[in-house]
Amino acid sequence: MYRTHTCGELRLSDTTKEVTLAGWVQTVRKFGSITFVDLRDRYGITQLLFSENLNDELEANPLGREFVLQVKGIVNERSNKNANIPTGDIEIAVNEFSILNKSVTPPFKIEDDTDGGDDLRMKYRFLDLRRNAVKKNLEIRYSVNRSARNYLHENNFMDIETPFLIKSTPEGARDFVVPSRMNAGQFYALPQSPQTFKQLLMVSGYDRYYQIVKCFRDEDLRADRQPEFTQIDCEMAFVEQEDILNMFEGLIKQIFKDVKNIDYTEKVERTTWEEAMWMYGNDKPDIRFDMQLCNLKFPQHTFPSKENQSSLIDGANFPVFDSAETVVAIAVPGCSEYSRKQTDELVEWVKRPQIGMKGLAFIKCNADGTYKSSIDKFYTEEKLKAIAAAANAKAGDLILILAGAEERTRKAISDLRMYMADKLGLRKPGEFKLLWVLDFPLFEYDEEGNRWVARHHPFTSPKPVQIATMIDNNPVIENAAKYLEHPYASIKANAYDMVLNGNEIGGGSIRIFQRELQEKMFAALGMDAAEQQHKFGFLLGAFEYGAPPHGGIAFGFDRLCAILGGSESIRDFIAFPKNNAGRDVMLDAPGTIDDKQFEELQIKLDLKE
RNA sequence: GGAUCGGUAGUUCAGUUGGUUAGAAUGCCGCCCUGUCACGGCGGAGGUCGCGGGUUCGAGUCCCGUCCGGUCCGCCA
Repeated sequence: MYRTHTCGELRLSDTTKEVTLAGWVQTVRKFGSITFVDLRDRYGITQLLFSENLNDELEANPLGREFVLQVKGIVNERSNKNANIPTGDIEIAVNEFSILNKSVTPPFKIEDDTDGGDDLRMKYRFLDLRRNAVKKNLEIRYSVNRSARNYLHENNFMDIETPFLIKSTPEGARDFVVPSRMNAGQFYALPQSPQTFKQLLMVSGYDRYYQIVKCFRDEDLRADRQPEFTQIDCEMAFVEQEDILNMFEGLIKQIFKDVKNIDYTEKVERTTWEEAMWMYGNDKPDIRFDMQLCNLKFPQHTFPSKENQSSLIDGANFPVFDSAETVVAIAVPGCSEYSRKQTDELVEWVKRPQIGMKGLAFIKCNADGTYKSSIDKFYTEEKLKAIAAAANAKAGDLILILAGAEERTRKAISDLRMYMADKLGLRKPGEFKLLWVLDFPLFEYDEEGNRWVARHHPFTSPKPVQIATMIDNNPVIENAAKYLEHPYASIKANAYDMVLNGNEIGGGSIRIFQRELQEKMFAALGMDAAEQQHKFGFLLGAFEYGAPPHGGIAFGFDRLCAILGGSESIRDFIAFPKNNAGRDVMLDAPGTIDDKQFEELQIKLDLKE
């Protein structure tokens, strides 16, 4: 038997017991004739005491960091206790020891506060995983996994596996492809999601399906994006949007309870896509804090139901505002005392290429009721006061105003809002706030391809009243400039996103389940009958055999874990992640393959320049 | 595809307007130490300054190219 106990479980009540422990040597502290060793395993650290009688044996078999060590000894109460660790009241008086395996000196410290850089830790990820900090993250991941499975099981969902080797249907993201040896010249694709399979399962009558499943997308990476990632993928039959929202609010609330012990009892707020863009400039707003947008000027067709307030700023001969498509402001609480240096810094921030604005106007709403602004030359105190009122600014606030083209400006003010909130500590780490964003546009104009594409995916159903509009309109338009007037721009989807603290954690839709409508949807996206048949014939066919109404949702599992763990990067929550070039630096993958493998695949490599 | 920051000892970093033998901390090795737990003390070893080219009397430092890593934009139905 290698061990009777783990390194995390012995307490004062265990004193005088004879135990056998096995683990890794964390540190060796030699004190002349006695030696202390911290022995570590997954469960904790226990101090070992090697007394004088073992000195010769230690000299013959010296210990080093990360050696695998087995010891037999007696649990003793310590004379000097360590309150920092759970086993700090006891130590093991070692009688026998055995080095089960040696270790070379590790390239970085296996401690919470490691000296290893990211690159190095990824190269030696198997050592990095020994660290408590990384282990905690993987424990959170497992805990989220168990919580989700329990909840879905309790609610009659059935875990059904779907294939990884499927057919390439290059619609949205790029597919990863796998050559087929038995079908020379042909390729499988790895699934970007099990979307069509789960819909087929609905047709098959498995009315509540789930899977915690790997998905693959061959796109560029970010801190929160990996080429292979995990989704909690769910689908239900005989449901409408309301049923889905309720069921999966329940899922997230259960996860909050199980993983963070948070009782999320309040109602999950809901907003429409349009309202989110209007109030926050963002379809995944962080609503833990206010700082809502003041839309001084905007293109009417973007927000048909909203009233333009351009009279507040137009006509002052300030060319920047007069010529802008959109002028939008936020009132930053309590920042009216900002110095020239601080406001300059903000101006520089919005001018960075990632934000891309030409400049930033500000109005300081002084505590004494006066106003001081960067646009004093153009606007009277009276006007400034009116703008401040529109922006809901209080005395002591700093109003920041951006002007420019609608899309860019709205994104910039949203980024600025988040930046200021971070600065002011308004995005509190321990606070979690959910939001449903509803009524997304069904279509999106792809400027590059000069065509309409599905914003969510082509299986998303349109809002019922708008079906007719969609059917009757010509799917492809020639001139990109005209797209905003096109009827497609206003058609809404039966789709919903769940947003947590400004992150999209899940998204889904009520699907199309009639063949005719699905064909029209494909046609609207520019797919002719032959192409439809080739790419999605199996689905269209299935819809003819009694497809029930259905819908579903998929949660980004890695991202959810990261947010619950308080991290920006999902890599910390994946045991073996890839770097931002999609490489596994530990395996040094991807790599080349043998000539023999090429031969078997009947493929000749001929890389283009 | 683009922007930006970085690459110097095993590791994390410093290195001045270009100027003698490139430093610190930590880790590693040796000696001392009976209550440490970030142990302590003394001593020691350890460098292709990512790589290639250029400017210069002289390059870790300036210029060009390239490779690697981080972050972001585009992209991610």
